[in-house]
Amino acid sequence: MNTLGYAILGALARQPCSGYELAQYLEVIWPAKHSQIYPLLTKMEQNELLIFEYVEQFGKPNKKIFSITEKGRKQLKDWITKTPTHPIIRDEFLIKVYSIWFSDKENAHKLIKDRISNLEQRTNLQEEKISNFKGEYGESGLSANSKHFGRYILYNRTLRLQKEELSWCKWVLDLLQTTKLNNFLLGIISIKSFHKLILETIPFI
Amino acid sequence: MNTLGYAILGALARQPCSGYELAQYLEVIWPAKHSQIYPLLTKMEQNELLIFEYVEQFGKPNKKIFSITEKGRKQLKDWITKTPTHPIIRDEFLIKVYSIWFSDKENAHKLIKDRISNLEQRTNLQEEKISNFKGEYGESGLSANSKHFGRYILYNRTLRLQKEELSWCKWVLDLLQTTKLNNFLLGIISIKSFHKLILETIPFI
DNA sequence: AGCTGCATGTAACCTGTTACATGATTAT
DNA sequence: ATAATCATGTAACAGGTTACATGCAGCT
Repeated sequence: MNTLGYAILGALARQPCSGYELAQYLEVIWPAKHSQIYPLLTKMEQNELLIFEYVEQFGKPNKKIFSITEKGRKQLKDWITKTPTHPIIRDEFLIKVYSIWFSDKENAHKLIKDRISNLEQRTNLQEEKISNFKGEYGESGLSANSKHFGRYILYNRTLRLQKEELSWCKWVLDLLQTTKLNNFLLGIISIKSFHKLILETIPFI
Repeated sequence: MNTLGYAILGALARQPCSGYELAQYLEVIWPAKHSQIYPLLTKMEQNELLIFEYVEQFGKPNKKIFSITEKGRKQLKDWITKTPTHPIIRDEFLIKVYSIWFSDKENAHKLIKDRISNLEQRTNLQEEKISNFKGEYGESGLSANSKHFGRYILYNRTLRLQKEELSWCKWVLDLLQTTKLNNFLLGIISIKSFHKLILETIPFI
């Protein structure tokens, strides 16, 4: 079975839920579209790692509630003890940063500034999530015995990494600014762009 | 064209190189196997984004040195200004952390400790890379005008994020430890595991 | 004698995304 | 009116990995 399958087992070990709900829960740990989840659920059910109950609803589409079986639980437990494979990160932003010299100063500036506002938004959301979590589960959720402990520490991990990247972005912005000033002092920048530069670097005049 | 194509353009804009070298350079920004790179290079060459020169070698296999064309440069420049898509992270470790409650304490401990030693190794490598970089390019490489600026700031980004995750891991380890002690104080843990616990938590006795 | 690095390429396969398909309810 | 939420599923396609294939040089 593939990694997505184990992510599904991990979520269902916590509590039974529908494929639709799974798609939402998995977003944090292993994002997947419903078109990938539904067929896999069927396959895992055939392999007796899961069972499902058909639930009829009124005013909403009917649904299947999946639960993990003993066999599934065993397979998950075995998998958890194995050392994880290396993480894979695919982030277009990194390619653009890598090529930052190739672009002009304004674009470089914009690239970083956009990332900053994006990160600020996401850190706010993440902080909200954490305070909601604390409100819902209180002290008991923060203990390593809790079912929710894993989720809690992952939220914190995400927040920390986002904040660190934010701080890095600001460092980069500073470097871009410094280079501009150096260029000016070294006289590399022509008199023509003098006014523009002054306006950019000393906006309070 | 797909994102890998732009990563290739970004690398070739810096300097011409072979597919083999590309595979190594790209590891930092967009990892890809050679089996994915070679066919794409052929396709991009047909689309006139690249040209190549056949270089015969002695004692080594012959190679193709690819360079970016004016058309390729233009396409890259256009792409850079567009806002990047959301990053995708796939890390089995996160699934295992999410399921940490499901595993026993020893496994939980091991999961985090292994990550710590892994991160420590990688931060050392990263620091080495950065000092090598500084040795090679000096102050000029650290300026935003430099071709190598992008790579330099990315190295720093990776290092910062690794260090932050390391610090998070230690925080988690602490939480796991605290819970163990709490359990002990609350008398949840049986007398049977008393010796084992003492030996684990107070190793200096 | 066997492994690693250099260097390119193809084929089969698995993983993941986009688009198509349906349909009631509720909020804007 | 129109969009979003709930809910499941399939088909076609794009992206990415593993394995197969070749071959010399240098190191252990």
